[in-house]
Amino acid sequence: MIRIYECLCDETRLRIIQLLTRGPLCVCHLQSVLEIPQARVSQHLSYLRKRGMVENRREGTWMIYSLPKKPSAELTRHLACLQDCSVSDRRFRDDLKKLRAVRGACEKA
Amino acid sequence: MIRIYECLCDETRLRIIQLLTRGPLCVCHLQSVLEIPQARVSQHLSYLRKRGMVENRREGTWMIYSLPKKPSAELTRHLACLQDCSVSDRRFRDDLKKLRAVRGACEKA
DNA sequence: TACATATATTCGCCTTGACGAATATTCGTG
DNA sequence: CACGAATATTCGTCAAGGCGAATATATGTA
Repeated sequence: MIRIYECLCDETRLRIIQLLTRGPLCVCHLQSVLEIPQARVSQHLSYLRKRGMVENRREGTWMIYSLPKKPSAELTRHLACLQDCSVSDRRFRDDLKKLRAVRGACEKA
Repeated sequence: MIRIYECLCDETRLRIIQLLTRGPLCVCHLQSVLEIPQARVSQHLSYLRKRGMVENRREGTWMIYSLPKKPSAELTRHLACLQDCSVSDRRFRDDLKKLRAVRGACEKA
């Protein structure tokens, strides 16, 4: 359980997790939305992976990250809690808006 | 929200919060249950207070700590989540059992 | 193979926080 | 005021973690 809270106690990681709630994402999409250096995104993803908070699979040159396919009951519960609390959060809403834009640009290409 | 997770991402603090869920406690009761040095209990309580996770009032020579009287919606939500997840936790159950013992000994005196 | 794109890792610096030990403070009582 | 009980703070040390910069790795393509 502590590992879960460790993952959630940093703002960047919270934003990443929040974004992954909407579905799998590659690193470059995360980077576009968060607007932080690529290395830092990877560092945080590595941190999350080490704690079982995210899973990844390679797809060509992209690395796709997602929340666990089979999350523990605890994790499910906590993600639901996070979801409830973040709907009213300005930052998260902005990220999700940007995510839609990034995805839109992606489909055109 | 991050402040909440910061409070929860340490085992000792998790145990303290879990105990306070059952009602206000003085430092020496916490110390008895947790079986850690008094200074460490105070240090963690100070950490929690700084983040608004606990409140305290003096009662004679005792300092009584409790969860906030008027918790935010977020905090309420997270405490409920923690509660749900901790019922199945061995450590927490043991702490609560010890708490009852400590309180029993207290009433006799 | 050479190169570009996407991603990961390493390094050095700095801050935070956990801990034990020691010390300080606060309050009640004599 | 002196003293003891309860609690808080300070200090030194150490490890974890966040960050930027640089570098390394992997994949697809010409």
